[in-house]
Amino acid sequence: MEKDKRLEKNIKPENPMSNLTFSDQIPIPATLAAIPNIYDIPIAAHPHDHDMVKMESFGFIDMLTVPDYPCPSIYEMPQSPLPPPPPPSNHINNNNAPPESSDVATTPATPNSPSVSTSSSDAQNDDQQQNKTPVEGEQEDRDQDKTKKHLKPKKKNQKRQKEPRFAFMTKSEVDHLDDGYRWRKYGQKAVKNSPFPRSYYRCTSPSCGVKKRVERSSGDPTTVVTTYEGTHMHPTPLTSRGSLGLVPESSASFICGPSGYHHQQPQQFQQQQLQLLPFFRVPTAPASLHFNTPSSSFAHMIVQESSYCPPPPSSFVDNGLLEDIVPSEMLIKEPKKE
DNA sequence: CGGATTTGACCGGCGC
DNA sequence: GCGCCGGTCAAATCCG
Repeated sequence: MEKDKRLEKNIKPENPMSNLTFSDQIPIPATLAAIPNIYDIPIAAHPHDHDMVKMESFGFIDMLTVPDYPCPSIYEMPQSPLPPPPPPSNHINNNNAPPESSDVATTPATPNSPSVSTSSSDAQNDDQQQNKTPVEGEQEDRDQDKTKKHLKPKKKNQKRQKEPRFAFMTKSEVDHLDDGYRWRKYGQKAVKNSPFPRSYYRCTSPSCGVKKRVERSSGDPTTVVTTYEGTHMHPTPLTSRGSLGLVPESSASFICGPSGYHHQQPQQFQQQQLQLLPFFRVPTAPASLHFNTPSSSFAHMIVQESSYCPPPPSSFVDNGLLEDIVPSEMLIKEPKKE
């Protein structure tokens, strides 16, 4: 019965788009630079996700790429209690938002936010609680109710506090994008109104409760929606050397997300047939930037509005400038047209 | 053999 | 109260 349906969820949606190419899906105007908001990914792409449905009101970084590249976009979840956006030096001035994004910029914040928790501190508390559970909590739980299959110590009368969430959309044939952290899949569910299942991952780092959900957009099968929940409080396991330099021969990626800046090894991209291009917080918006990459000529990046980015891992000096993470030679700044 | 994934079951929130 | 649905658990299974 229902189980039959459940079985369907395990059909992996990897092939549906095998014969699709990026350029097939979204024609890229010749003059990217002149168009500040090309990839206005419809909110309706995520009808099943309450959080994402309200995406219209938050800032996002939308990166455009040449047809060879995927198009990653990052969205700040509207409810995300975003830790007070580090007002640092580089806080973006919304006044600079282009007219095209006015709807985005002016939409009032959702009033739901009060129910939200709050900030990274809460997130951390949550994390800590979760951190405790794997070892101690679970033990106790099992002791308490071994008869039942499982019973989480869910706090009653206490809504589960939502952690800061970030979602970004990526054009990719691969569902699970490697972001430098190690994830363990702990569930997969069919999503209503979507032929594609949603996968649930948890960071495998011992004291990290960060989770992420990965699903394909039902509207656009070529788009993978990755939603991060929580904040990594540890360095990426894959950055043993702590090197932040970009690999010249191919593109390493930096992702500005809930977990800060990440970078990953080029090989991983090749495996994934995906090349995420660097995107970051940029001190002023909007800005148009070109990146020189060896395998392709450039990618186009547009920052429409500020997007919260937690402080990068330790060894990182961030002045909020692109140059902080990208060798200056990789950047070709384009003169603003406005 | 250990870690990762799969998958059916369970739980809680929410709308009706 | 009931059913739907998202999220999670954990045993079974897979895989390197």
